[in-house]
Amino acid sequence: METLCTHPIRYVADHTGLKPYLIRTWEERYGVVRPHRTSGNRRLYSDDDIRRLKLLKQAVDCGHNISTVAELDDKELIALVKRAAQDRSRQARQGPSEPSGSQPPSPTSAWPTIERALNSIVQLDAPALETVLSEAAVDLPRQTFVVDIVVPLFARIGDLWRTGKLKTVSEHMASVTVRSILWDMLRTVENAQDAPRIVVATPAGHRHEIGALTSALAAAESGWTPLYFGPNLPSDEIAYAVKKCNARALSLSLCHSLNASRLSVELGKIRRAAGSDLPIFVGGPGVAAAGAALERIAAMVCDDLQTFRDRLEMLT
Amino acid sequence: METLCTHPIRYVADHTGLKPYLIRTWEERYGVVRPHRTSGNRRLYSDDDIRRLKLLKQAVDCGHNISTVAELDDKELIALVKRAAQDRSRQARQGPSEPSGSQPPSPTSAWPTIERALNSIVQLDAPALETVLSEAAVDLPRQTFVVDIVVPLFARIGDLWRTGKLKTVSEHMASVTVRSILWDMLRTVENAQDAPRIVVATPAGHRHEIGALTSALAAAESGWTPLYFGPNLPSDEIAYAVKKCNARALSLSLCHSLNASRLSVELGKIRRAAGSDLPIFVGGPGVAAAGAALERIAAMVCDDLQTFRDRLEMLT
DNA sequence: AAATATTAAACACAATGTTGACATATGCAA
DNA sequence: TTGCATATGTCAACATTGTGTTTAATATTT
Repeated sequence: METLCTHPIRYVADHTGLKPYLIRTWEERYGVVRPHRTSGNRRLYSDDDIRRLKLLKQAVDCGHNISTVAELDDKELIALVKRAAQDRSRQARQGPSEPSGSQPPSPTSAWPTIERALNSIVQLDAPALETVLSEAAVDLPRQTFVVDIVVPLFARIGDLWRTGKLKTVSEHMASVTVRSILWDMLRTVENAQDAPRIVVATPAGHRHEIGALTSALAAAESGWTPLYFGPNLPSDEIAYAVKKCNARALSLSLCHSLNASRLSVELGKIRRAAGSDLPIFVGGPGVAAAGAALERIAAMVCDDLQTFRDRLEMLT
Repeated sequence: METLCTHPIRYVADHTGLKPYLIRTWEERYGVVRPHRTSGNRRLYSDDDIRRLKLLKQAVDCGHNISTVAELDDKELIALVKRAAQDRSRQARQGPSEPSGSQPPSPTSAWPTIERALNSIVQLDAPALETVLSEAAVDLPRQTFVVDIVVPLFARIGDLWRTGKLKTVSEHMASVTVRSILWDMLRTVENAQDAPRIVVATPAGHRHEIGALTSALAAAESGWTPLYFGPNLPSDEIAYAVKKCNARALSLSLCHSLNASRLSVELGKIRRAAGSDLPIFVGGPGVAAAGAALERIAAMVCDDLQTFRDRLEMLT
């Protein structure tokens, strides 16, 4: 699709998280982009320019010098950023990874953001929550936002809710708000027309969507086209969707460990209906309780989004 | 239906949210439209003109310059706006959109749109569904879109699903897609800071959100601030939310008629916890089966969105 | 007669461009 | 170590342009 449209610098700033003067300076000093000009000498950026600036910002955030990355083309930038993300997640994995799962999350700068978010959630202040999260979202690469903010935030929410320290409404409010943010991010990932498709859903009985949405986002960033069908979907329907959409993989998100026997039955049905070839990925806090059933259907259990992405990319 | 009818500038202003002088200025400076004139030199706009001005306003609200966007044709504008609808960090600079007033019936018949939507749903083609619906959404005032398209569409979906003619995945896919469209519309309604608040949710056991979202949208258009807490919320949590958020009303959406006795208990609890003063609105296909319980808690049953809006506006 | 439109000019203010300077960090050389 | 050059982010000052709004005089509609 050709991009006939052009965007003013303010728009670009909003979308990249770069300050307008920085965009100009980068252009002048390093020639990172060469925007058109209006008759009145105003810069007009294309979608490609925006993409490129986003990538450059990510690369710089990863610790690279702007002067050196400025010369790379988009493909090289993508590779660079991806490598950095993997390194970092590996590092995080080796770090204080408690098996209990929901310890105080990463020691990164994400902590204050999560605290502020949690506060808005307790106060049932959805606009505030949205503000906090979208501020964080501009500053961070998508993947980092999800891994460092969204995942730990919902781990905390789950903990607090289970111990009665958080009302159900609060959890609902958080889910509704965050799912719309994730959904928007999902739609802005551009992938090729012929990208392989992956069905994303949660099995019957599992009603929490956030995990499924994060995996859809991860899949999209790994070059797949996610087909998101939401929560609480019976096995035969999942299998039907896989076939009907001609999907090459399936991702299931298990957010709790209730009803292991029913889940086991459901999973079995899915495997039988989908055939033995279909790669089935499973993730979420509920996997622990479903161990045996998962082995039986040869599901690929992913403890975090990065391993999910790694395996997805290996499939292609 | 042929619409040769032409509209005076006042009408166009009411329907686009643009001030009359701005419409003239845009025409003079950027040639955005070229309306006919009466014998007395007054401008007469066509429906196409109105649609174009609406699109332009949307594009401008998204952060584009009117001068650059004025040159795009309608197709490009739609593409631009659809992409930009995903943007978070927008600060609205326009005044509030037009109040209800007397909306003339839509020039487009909804029927073909619904058929096309249904077709996409059966095919599990989410992008197609989104295209169909967002095309319809730019043509129609928000309220008309909801009343003439969304509501009948989901009535059809419900029928087809109950009779086994539609898969559950299809229904899921439609819900996920439409809820994101409605959510986007919801966040673009501008209302005053001090607008009275109304809590919107569905009671425990009711998991369909679309009805609740449409009522949230209706409330927003009637000058209220809806606080949306999603589906399947226990009675005490609903009551808590009402108090915590200092809401002046409550809207419940009942999408099916299962478990009437449990519902009755839930409703009773809500009324007791919320106090006898709180106006409770109830709507949706499930109201029929809940008759007695609704009377007992003095709920205001709304058969359609318009009566809901009327009663809401009477409250202020 | 009252309400509304039209035109043209002017106004006000925000957004953007350009230039030059400054601050800080980093690395290299003396 | 000190000192200097380089890389990079930031800001201030000022000119220009873009765009929403107002005003005033006139005309049309109801």
